[in-house]
Amino acid sequence: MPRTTNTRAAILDFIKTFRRNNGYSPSVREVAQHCGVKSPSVVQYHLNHLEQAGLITKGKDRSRSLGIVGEKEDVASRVPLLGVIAAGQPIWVPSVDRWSAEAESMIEIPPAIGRGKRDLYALRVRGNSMVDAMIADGDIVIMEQAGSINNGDVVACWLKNEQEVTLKKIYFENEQVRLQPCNPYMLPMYHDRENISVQGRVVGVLRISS
Amino acid sequence: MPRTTNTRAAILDFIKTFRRNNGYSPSVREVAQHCGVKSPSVVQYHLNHLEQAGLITKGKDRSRSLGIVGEKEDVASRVPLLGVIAAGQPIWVPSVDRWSAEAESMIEIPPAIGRGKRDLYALRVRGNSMVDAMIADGDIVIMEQAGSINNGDVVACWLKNEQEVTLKKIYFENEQVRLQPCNPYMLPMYHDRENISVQGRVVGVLRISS
DNA sequence: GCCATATTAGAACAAATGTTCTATCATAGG
DNA sequence: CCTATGATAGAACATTTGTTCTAATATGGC
Repeated sequence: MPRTTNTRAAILDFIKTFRRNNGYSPSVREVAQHCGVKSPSVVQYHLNHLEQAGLITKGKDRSRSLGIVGEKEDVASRVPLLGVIAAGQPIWVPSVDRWSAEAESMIEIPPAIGRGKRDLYALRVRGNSMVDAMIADGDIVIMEQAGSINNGDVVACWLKNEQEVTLKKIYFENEQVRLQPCNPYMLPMYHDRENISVQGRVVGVLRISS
Repeated sequence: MPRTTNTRAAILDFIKTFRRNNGYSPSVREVAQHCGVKSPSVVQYHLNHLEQAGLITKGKDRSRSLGIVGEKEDVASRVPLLGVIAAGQPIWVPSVDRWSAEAESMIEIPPAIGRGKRDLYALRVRGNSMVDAMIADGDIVIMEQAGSINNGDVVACWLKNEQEVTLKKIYFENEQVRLQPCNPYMLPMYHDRENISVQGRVVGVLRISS
């Protein structure tokens, strides 16, 4: 029967993937296990050939020292973590240029969140005032600077009368605005247009449990 | 006599340099040798502190698995999106090797979520059965394969009698287990130990709003 | 069929390696 | 002075890991 897949290519591919996922290289036995090979000697056999072919590098007697020749790093999306969002106070966004912010305040986000977006920033949520938006204490919300707002967008808006900021789905209806919690078991609220000030659009939420 | 240089900083610096020069990380003993330290335990001592300070990552029992946080490689942490988690059915994790998963099913996560973790995978949440865990329909939960579970961990557990899977904080109390919703306004539930089967530990949640 | 070559298995070994434990020393604070 | 804390050493242990050797199994050309 024909060889289902070329083992040697599979090994090379696995090393690349593993390195990208973990930041370091797999061991010989890990390669064997994940490439459907039963013996480390087989991997060694292929590694020697791959090295001779100039496709990988290998440190003698050194564990996890496999290297991919010509490996390049890809950049991830990074946004500045600008401040805190909490009930009872408007979102505070410093006037300094957010794109020259310190590296310490940058956080990396899944590219899927920022894809096609511009002028993103992140805010850390403090308190449980946004549980009805399914946002927990400590969550990080990724915001897009308020441009055009469409019905159904999740936005952060400042309620002037209530003196609080809230995150809800927004729907413009006649003279009023319907703010619909993301939690489907909760009821919407209605406000006059003059009472709300949209601060930004929520494009994503991150929660780091532990 | 005054300490010539801060050993801990020297260790961090050496790891960075070594990785840049070699493409992989040094071993504990190599660090010791190049940083003027006589014992691997001293390096271990400082590595633990560096990890706790969030400056490096470290795979447990894995040689040369040191990583520098914020370094380009470990910027793009990727985990396989393995399936769907929904009420009324156990988490389905395909038997195929998750590290040889197709590229299409890989998603990138903020490195902060995966820092120091191993064997992560992602599941997409279907339905509103986990609103009490502050997890919405369409969210992506990042799971760690169930190893040791500690009190307070957010876990996915399968309730045998109820025939449903739920995401809650878990506390082992006497003969019972307390499952505490992440939503602080909801009440805990108590179950017999035999009724629950921990499927994994939640290490993060992603929500991509639009 | 026969043979050269490529590939795979399995075992076994030696070295490398992460980790833990105990002990020692220095320093700062009360 | 005494104590708590941080830092270092050394030893010992259990795994992990790279490597080598031999044998078995395909595969393709003749």
